[in-house]
Amino acid sequence: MRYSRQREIIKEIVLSTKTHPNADWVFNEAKKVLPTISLGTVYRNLKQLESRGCIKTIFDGSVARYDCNRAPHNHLKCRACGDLVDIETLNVEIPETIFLEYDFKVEQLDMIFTGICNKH
Amino acid sequence: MRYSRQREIIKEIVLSTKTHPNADWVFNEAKKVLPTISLGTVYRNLKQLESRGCIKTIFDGSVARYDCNRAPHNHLKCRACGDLVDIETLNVEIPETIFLEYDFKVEQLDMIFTGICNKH
DNA sequence: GTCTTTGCAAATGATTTGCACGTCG
DNA sequence: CGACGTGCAAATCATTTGCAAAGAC
Repeated sequence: MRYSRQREIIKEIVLSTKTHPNADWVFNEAKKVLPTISLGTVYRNLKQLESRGCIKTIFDGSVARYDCNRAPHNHLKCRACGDLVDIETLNVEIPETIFLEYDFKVEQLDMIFTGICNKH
Repeated sequence: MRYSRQREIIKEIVLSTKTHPNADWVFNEAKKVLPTISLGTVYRNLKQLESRGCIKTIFDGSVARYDCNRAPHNHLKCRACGDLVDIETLNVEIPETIFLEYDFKVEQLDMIFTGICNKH
């Protein structure tokens, strides 16, 4: 993967916020630095950064949001304002029987707590 | 809410499968019974059935899928074939401190185990 | 008869892609 | 130079919506 100024800027933007922004927000931030950048470039680079493991994609309803937190963690989601906040990974007691029963090899567990945050 | 044959058929289709189909699959099934039904009607009715609590929407990536299982439950998702399977709700030990710290009122917890199912 | 629901087609919103040109190594 | 990356605009995909006609009660 070759160097590009666009990609560096996009990466810095995502790494600098904990708000799990969507592509459009990243695009608008990037334009402040590089006014001619295009939305297509933002999407292309977000996808590349994800495939390199620099960032993670979270689907929030039907919109993709990007997460710079590479440590395993879970999320709180406020249904009033849509804010998404990271929380530490919780310990889940998984009965062996479940995965024996389904013969399923678990690779990842995503947990999302939906509710109301302290601003409401 | 007034009776409509379209809605009855859509409801039966979703209630008759555990595969968590998307709108397009429901549309194609419905056409077998009612060849002139339109996709817009399918979307409208799925939304109404959800708001009445008959079915639930699950977002799978950015695509909506519909779930007829109204009991609380979690999901296994195979990343190879995309299949989504219901599992019983697991008991999660949630340290009080987390929600005190964030002052967050939890209403719902969604868990999804991603991995590889026994067909792969 | 009134109000809801439908089929159709056009509109929307998010994301992807083809292409000619620019840039990195 | 040659491959990769960019900006732009058009394409795509899932979903929603406006509208006139059909159906429920």
